[in-house]
Amino acid sequence: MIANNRPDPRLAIDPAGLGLAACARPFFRRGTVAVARGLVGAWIARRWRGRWYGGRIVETEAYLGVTDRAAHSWAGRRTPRVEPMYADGGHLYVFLVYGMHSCANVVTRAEGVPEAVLLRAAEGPDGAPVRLLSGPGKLCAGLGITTGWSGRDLVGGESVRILRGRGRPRLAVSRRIGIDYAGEAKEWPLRFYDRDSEAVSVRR
DNA sequence: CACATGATCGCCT
DNA sequence: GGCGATCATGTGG
Repeated sequence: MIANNRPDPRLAIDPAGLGLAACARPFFRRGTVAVARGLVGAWIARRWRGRWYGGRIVETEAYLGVTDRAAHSWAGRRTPRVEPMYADGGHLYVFLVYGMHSCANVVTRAEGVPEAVLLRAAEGPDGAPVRLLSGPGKLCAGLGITTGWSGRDLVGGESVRILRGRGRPRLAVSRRIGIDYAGEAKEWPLRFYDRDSEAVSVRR
């Protein structure tokens, strides 16, 4: 099996040097749409062998739990895979799609409320190819995040964190990508992205 | 540029 | 047994 846990070296960052503070629990316990909007412009950072690697998030999607046909927790589904979605806000939910790509989500709201925000794209630091992380599978591959990371705490841990960005990006809103099976929910405007970023995964 | 396809496997029916 | 919160590559216009 391919357990590529190694981040791309071009994504090395220094969180202290960037002056970015980690998001705390209350940030993630808010409404899922608010978190999805707030994560655009924030950074995801993960540590590997004592160094930090990360990117600035430029595209997210909200998944609204039991009433959202596109969500894995739709209708209260609760399997071992989805279990981390039921955790307290501020945990990671990572799943495998199409048998080969990992997708990372930030769990929102209180424990027992299975909602989350999919991280669809990010920009690496200066020196990294602009589109290295432009897509949910590429984001995980670039940072070396696999399904083994599902359930990890994003708050106060030593391996993954979300860092507050500086400044507010200009946001654009659209329907979510790749969920045409979701009935009415496929029309919901739950995708948020930085309209000035070249790293957004799907352009119109 | 716009599709079309294959890869590959966990989860649901 | 079918299909997916994807991606890279290939074909054709």
